[in-house]
Amino acid sequence: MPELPEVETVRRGLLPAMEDHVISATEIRREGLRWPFPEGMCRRLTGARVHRLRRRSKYLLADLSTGETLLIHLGMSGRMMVSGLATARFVHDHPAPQKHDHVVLHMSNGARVTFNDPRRFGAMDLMATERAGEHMLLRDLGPEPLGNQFDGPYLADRLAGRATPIKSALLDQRIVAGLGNIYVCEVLHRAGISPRRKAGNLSRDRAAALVPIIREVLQEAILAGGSSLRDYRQADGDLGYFQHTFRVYGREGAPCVTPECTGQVQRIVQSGRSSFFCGHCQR
DNA sequence: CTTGTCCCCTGCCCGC
DNA sequence: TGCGGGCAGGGGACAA
Repeated sequence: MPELPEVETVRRGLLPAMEDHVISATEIRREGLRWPFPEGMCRRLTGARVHRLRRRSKYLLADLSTGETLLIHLGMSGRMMVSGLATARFVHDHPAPQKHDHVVLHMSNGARVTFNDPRRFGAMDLMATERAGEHMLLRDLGPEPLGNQFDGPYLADRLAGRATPIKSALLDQRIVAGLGNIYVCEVLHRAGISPRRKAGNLSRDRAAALVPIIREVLQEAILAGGSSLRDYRQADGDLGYFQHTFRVYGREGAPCVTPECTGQVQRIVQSGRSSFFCGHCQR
C-alpha cells in the first residue's frame, strides 16, 4: 500500500509512540526481509532514544541518540502497527503476535511498534546519521515532490529528451521521489496526459503543469490519511489502510469521471505494471 | 548513459 | 472444495 502519502501517514501515526521515547527492547523474529538485517541490529537499537522520526520519499528514518539512523522501508505489503498507546479514552492492549510480524520495538512509554510484512519486500537498515544521505537507497533519490526543489523548470528539464513513457518517468525515483503506481495514474488523469506519451514529447508548459497537480494529489491523499488517523481505533492499531477515492486506479471499465467526458477507464500494462487511464480525455 | 524485462515473496480472488 | 492463473501499492539486478 505505501506510496509517499501512506508513508507520511504512518510516520504521523508513529510519532506519539516513538518520537522522544526510548526503545527499551527489540524483538527480531527473523533474519531479515529483502536483505538481512544489519549486524547487531538488536543491540544497536535497544536503549536508543528516538530523537526524530522523519520521512524521505517512501522511507522512514528514525534518528537515534546513538548517532545512528534506523531506515525502514515498507515495500509492497509492509505495515506498522501501534499498540499499548494511551489515547484520550483508554489504553489499547497488546494483541497476540500475528503471522509476518517480523520486528517489534518495545518503547519506554509502554507502546509497541510492530513491523508486519507478508511479502517481505520491505527493509530495515542502520547507518551513521551524518552519512544517511549517502546510503545506497537514498543517495540517488530525486527531490521531494512537496519540497521547494521540485518545480516546473526542474521537471521540464528532467523530462526533456526522454524516450520513455511519461508513466515510467514519473515512477523513476531519481526524477521525483515518492510517487508510485497509484498516484502516477491519478496525476496523469488529472493532467489529461496519456500514460503512453513519451516524456520528451511533452511541451515544457505541459511538463511544468504536472508539478502543481502532483502536489495537489499527494496533499489530498495525506489529508485523507490524516483523517483516517484521527479515526483509527482498531484494536490492532493498524496504520496502513485507509480509504481513498481514486478517479482511475482500479476502476477498469468504469465511466470516466471527468465532466463532459464520455470515455471509460481502461487498463494497459506498461513495464509489467498496470496503468489505468481514460483514452478519451487523456492525450 | 537509457530503457525494458525479470525477479524477490505471500495472499487473495476468480474461473473451472 | 480444490487448484491453477493472474494480480498486487516497490525497486534492485541485469541485458541490450
